[in-house]
Amino acid sequence: MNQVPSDKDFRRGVFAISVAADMTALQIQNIRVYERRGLLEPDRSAGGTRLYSRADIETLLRIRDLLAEGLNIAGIARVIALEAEVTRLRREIDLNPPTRRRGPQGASQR
DNA sequence: ATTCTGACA
DNA sequence: TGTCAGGA
Repeated sequence: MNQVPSDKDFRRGVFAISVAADMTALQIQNIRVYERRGLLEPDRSAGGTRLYSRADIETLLRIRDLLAEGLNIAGIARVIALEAEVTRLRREIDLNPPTRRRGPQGASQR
């Protein structure tokens, strides 16, 4: 009936850590490490086992690729934060298109 | 068999 | 940053 995934669906934790490791080619232990470093906050079941959402998987893939590019954990945290910010700003612009203004000729725009 | 936390190199 | 020990 409804095959369009809602945003909530996207963020609902469903995958066990072993599945997440499979999907991302990351070690289970390291996935836990990235959480400890603040890059991730997966859901938990009643018993306390981690449940990873589709969004979490995306984040893990981002982490994997950025690590391969030589970034450290702190750098990756910055990238993730900035990407989230870009997404937020783009949505804001999309919802509320700003009026373009032109400053005085040759003047600094800051 | 799987996942958890905490310690440590 | 990543690995290992030990327990539920």
